[in-house]
Formats: sequence, structure tokens, C-alpha cells
Amino acid sequence: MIQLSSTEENYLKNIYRLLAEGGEKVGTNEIAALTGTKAASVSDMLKKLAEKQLLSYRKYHGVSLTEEGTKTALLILRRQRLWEVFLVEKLKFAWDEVAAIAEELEHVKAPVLVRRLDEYLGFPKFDPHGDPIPDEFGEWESSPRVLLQEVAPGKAGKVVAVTNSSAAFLSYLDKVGIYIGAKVEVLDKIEFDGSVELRIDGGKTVYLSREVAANLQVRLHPS
Amino acid sequence: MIQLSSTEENYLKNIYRLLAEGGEKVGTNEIAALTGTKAASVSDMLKKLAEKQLLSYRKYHGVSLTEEGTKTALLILRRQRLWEVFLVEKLKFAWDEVAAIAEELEHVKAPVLVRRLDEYLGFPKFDPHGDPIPDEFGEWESSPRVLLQEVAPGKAGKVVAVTNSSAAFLSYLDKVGIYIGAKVEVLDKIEFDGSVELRIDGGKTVYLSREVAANLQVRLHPS
DNA sequence: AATAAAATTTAGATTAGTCTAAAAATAAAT
DNA sequence: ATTTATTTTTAGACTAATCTAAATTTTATT
Ligand SMILES: [Mn+2]
Ligand SMILES: [Mn+2]
Ligand SMILES: [Mn+2]
Ligand SMILES: [Mn+2]
Repeated sequence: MIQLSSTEENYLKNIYRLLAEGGEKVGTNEIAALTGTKAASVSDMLKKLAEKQLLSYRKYHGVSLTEEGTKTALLILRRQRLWEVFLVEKLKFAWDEVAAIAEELEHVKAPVLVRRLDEYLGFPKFDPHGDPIPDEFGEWESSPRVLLQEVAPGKAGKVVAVTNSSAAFLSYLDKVGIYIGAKVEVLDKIEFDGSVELRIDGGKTVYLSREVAANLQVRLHPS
Repeated sequence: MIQLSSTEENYLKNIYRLLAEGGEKVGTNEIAALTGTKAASVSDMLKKLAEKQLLSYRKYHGVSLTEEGTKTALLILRRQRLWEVFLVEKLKFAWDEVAAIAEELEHVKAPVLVRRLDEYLGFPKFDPHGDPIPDEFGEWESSPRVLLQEVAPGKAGKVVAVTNSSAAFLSYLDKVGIYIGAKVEVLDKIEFDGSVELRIDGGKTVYLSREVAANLQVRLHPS
């Protein structure tokens, strides 16, 4: 295991995320957009990470992570999510305030610290946003999730994750009363624009646009 | 308040420590030794920090911290020591295992994180090594000093001063391994002659006569 | 006071990470 | 199949932090 800089770790994590939601290759511009850099910088970094065997790279054709690269990315995600749990559970931050701070804490690499933190938190399986926390081998419990967009009317479930973590999106969710763990029931789907009529926690009902419904993951209740 | 890099913060903290134990100026070599760099690198950094008004610098004559520089150094020490408390109190690290990890955590600067951490820990006044934790204004409680003679068995502390500076006394201290800053733990007090059984730096134990114990001031660790 | 020793600074390089502008390759559109 | 547009890479430059080796300044010793 090679020592990586914080910068390299951030690239790796972001490439992992793009691969997880997209296809099997990610492009330079896509990475640049997510990391807040320019394509030229990304090209340089890709060469460096390929050199270190963390990703496979064919010029002009995008990259995918190697086995080793994936495992490394999962360890970074593990640290990020454990710190997020700490910040919310112990320091009483709101779930939409922790991103930037965990983004820094995740780069403290001492394995003994991560183990002790995990233990201290009671070996949580999910972070405050509903995302799974990999164990020290990069494994996690797979739980079937569906986009709210795909849920048929009449079905109910629980919000387990958001696929967009922008402050704008999170504060909107907060405003309408949606949070990780909220019980949601799809009352109707509007053909016209793909929006969803939703009952939250058995109480008030709201209409969510297709864009919003496409960024909420739910785990369906057994029915 | 200017944003400082982790490197700049480390220099600042180390210069503070050298000033605290030494005189009113520190030299380039001294800093290089403590930061694990070379004198040439230190020279460059001193120019940069002087530029930022954090220290006053006269070429070839060493540096001292400005008001602003001192305040900044204290905020870094605050973060370092709060994390040390966290690691020992919450994550159950031993007091001599926390240095390297806190050395990294201290550079996460988000003020809200530091406040919440402080609160979560119950606003501790001292770190696990007995060093005072500055508040957000850089102030700390000067903790009462006690003569080693007065310390009850079982208590631990840190040597902070000698009340006798004769060469004979000092060289005796040197011989048995006692110095300013040494961690000492009183194991027993002998009724018969008032002598003290002492463990030094968690290592060897010695017996000190009543005369010697009456000339050593310690600051007790919080217990 | 002159000389030798020690400490400090400068000169010139190197590495990581970034950028802009230009060149090259791929993909899309005529 | 050309031409155009988009994406990606390269070339060249910059900043932060570091180094070695040489020059300079201060301090100590004759
Ligand atoms: Mn990060
Ligand atoms: Mn998360
Ligand atoms: Mn540090
Ligand atoms: Mn300490």
C-alpha cells in the first residue's frame, strides 16, 4: 500500500463515485468538473495514478479503477463516512453540515485511528446520508435501493440516500420535511411531467419534481 | 485572519514552543532541528511568515512572534490539545500514542468543529500531558503549581520549575534524569524521612530526598 | 585586530499540483 | 467522406515547500 497525498485520495474517491453512478469509464472533463480543476490538471493526475497502478488509462478514452484503486477508494469512503457519523451522532451537527469537514478529516490515515473510531461509534453500517460504510476490507452490506422516481404508486418505503449533496438540494429537502430515514409513500405519479405525489411520515403530502425524485433513493417496505 | 497552510502552522507552533521554553529569540538552526528540515528551508519560511506579520525577523538575528503570531500559535495548540483529549478520553488511546495523530487533526481549521469538540469534551482545561488548553481567545488558566514534596502518592504531573538553581542541584537532577517538562508520578512517600519514590517519564523509578522534593515545582495533571 | 568557526542566507534545483493556450485526437454533423 | 465541434493531451509557466552547495554575516578564539 503506497502512501497517497490528500489530493490523490480526492481524485480517487471522485473517480470511484463517477464510476458508481455512471458507466464503466469516466472522462477527463467529468472528473475536472467534480474535483473543481481543469482538464489539463486531471490529465497529469491520471498519468500519475495509472503509474501507481490505481487506475487503467488509455489516452483519450477515459479511465476505470483497478482492483487496487477500487479498494483504496473504498477505504477513503470508509473514513469519510465514519467521520460523518461522528459529526452527526456525537458533535450534533446537522446531516447537511458535515460534508466539508469530513472532506478534510478523511485524509488522516492512521489505521488504528479509523478502527478505534469505528468501534467508538458502534460499528455503524450507514452514514447520516444513508450511504453504506465499507469495512476495513472494503466490503459492505448491499441493500437493494430504488430511485423514488421508479417507485410505483401505492408503494411505501424509507429514504436511505440522496444522490445529490448540493446545499441547495439538501436545504430544499429540509424545507419540505424529507430526511434520511423518513417514511415516504407514493400516492400518485403525474404522467405529464414525471412528478410524484408523496406522503411524508404518514402526515403531510407534497409534490416532488422529477428532478428531485431522481435524486432520492428509498428502500421499499416489504409489501 | 489569513488562511495558513499546515506547513506554516507547524512552523508557527514550533517557534512558539521554542520561545516558550527558551529566551525571546529563536535561531534558524534551532527551528530546523525541531521541524525536521534544513536551515535553508527555514530561512525561506521565516521570510514568508514575516511577510504575513506573524513574526518579526531581523536577518541573522533570529525571530520572535508578533502578537498576531502568538495568538495564531495558541489556536493551533488549542486544536492539538483538544484532539489529544478526544483520543485519550473517548477513543482510549494511551497518552503517549496520541502525538502523531493529533499532529494531523490539528490542521482541520473549521472553527465550528473546534467549538463543538470542546463542548463535547466538557471544556477540558488540560490535555492528557498536563498542558493547558487555550480558549478561543488564546487564554488559559494558569494551573497552580505545587512542590513535589506536597504531591500525594498516585498523582502525576510535570516538572515546571526548580526553586534552587545551584549547579550542584541541577547536575544532580540531570544525573537522575529529571528536567523541566519531565512527567513525574509519585509512587510513594516514605514516612520515615519524607523522601519520595518517583517514576520519571513513565520509565525508571528513583528515590528523591525531602530536600530535593522541596525544591521541585510540578503542575499536577488533571485526574 | 586578525583569523577561524559557526550560524545564516542566497543561488539554483527539484517535486507536487495547478493553470492557460495551443496542438492533437475523437466524435458529431453535414 | 469531409468538415466541424468536442474532448483530451501537451507545452510551458507558476507557486509552495523542500534540498545541496556556495556565499555571507556573526561569534569565538587566538
Ligand atoms: Mn477530501
Ligand atoms: Mn455521506
Ligand atoms: Mn501538525
Ligand atoms: Mn499534549
